Amino acid sequence: MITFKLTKKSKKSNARVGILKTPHGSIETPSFVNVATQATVKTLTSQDLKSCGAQMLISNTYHLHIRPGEDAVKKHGGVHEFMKWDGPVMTDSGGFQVFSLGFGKDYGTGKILKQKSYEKIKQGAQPKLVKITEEGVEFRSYIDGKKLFLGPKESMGIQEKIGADIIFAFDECTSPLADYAYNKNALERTQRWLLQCIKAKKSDQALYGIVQGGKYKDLRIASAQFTAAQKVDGFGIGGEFGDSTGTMKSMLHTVLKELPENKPRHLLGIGHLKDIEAIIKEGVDTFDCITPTHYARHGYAFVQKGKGGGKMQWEKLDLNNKKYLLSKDPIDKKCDCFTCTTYTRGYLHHLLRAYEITPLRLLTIHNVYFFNKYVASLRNAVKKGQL
RNA sequence: GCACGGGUGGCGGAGCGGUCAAUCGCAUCAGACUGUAAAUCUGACGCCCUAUGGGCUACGAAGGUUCAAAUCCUUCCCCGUGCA
Repeated sequence: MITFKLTKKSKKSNARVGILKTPHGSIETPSFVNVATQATVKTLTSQDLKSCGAQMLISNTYHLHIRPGEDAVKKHGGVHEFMKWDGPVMTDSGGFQVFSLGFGKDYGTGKILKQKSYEKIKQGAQPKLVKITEEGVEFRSYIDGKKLFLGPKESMGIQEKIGADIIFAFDECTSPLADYAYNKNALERTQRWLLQCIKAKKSDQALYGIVQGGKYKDLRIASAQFTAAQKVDGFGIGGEFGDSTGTMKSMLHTVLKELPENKPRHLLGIGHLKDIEAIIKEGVDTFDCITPTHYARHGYAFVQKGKGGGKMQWEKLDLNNKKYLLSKDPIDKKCDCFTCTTYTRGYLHHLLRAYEITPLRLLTIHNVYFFNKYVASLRNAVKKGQL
């Protein structure tokens, strides 16, 4: 089980600082949660994660279910022992894969839609490779094409065996192309699934219910109120919130207002640098995002811009670019991560262009360090009453 | 010196009379990426313009054949291999 204690509430915003205590240690919130889908933050060891300031990880039910299987993870002593990470771990329920391997794949969109689209997904529509029913969702494994079924009971059973400290209820993350009727229908089903998750859960893991409702305010409020009324230990906020920091902020405001203050809130899969300050100011305690790791493997490094003081400015460096070849600077002069204190931009550029695998790890180390440090600095700002 | 083989855009390398500014790799540049299907995907890539179109210059060089040549012929210049 977990306990959550608020230690500071901002007077300037809805930001809050707290201690989230889990069977695998406590973390300070707000905190970035590092994405370890397949029981690893890609390219990093658990030891690396410690030195990159990671506090908590989030792993994935769907992916660990298809490989290696939850029974294997359990036989290894659970996810912590399996990956030799003794800190807190969450597992996502597989609800995101309902979208990413379903309509997300069919329409080639992420969960946040960048441009206007006139395509709409109507109530009753089904993705090509995923079948959504009242009982749950039938997938086809992308590994061997085998059918696999994930519903609330299955997700709970799998997450129990994986053994994370915090587990998420099985939900449907809807597509940004889904219309109101689709979202309403999906949300109601997600609510029924939550009740079944609560009923099915046998372990003493903490269970977070997930707020959905897409970009529709009334659905979001209904979802938040419903979820808040259940016996859950915390809240996930999933799906899309519109396509800009502004709309995201206002939707978060709407949702978080409805949630009890004393339970932790996790924002699922959001965390571009431009959004982080805003979501913390709205009162999000934890959030996860693939941005630092994913961009690192594409050769991008996030760096501090300007002299500091006041709001942190940042930019994204594309180290694939030939202009870095002769640079003897570190990625970020102000950064004291292993990569920045050891290697030059020129060397990293060379390794990337040579398609070596080492730079992917070195950039991941930097980006993960950078994100964790940035969030820590915002946390400190809240503590000091500056945010 | 003779005999073959070859010289194509930044590089490698297709094309071998029209649909070729020229397949495809690589390199370069740009864009995308938010609970990871992702060490990935998309686009541009001779020059110029009033740019889902138009003009110009191009396939070692110079001539020629043809309505039409990177593609055929002649000469020359380079490169590789073999024989002297």
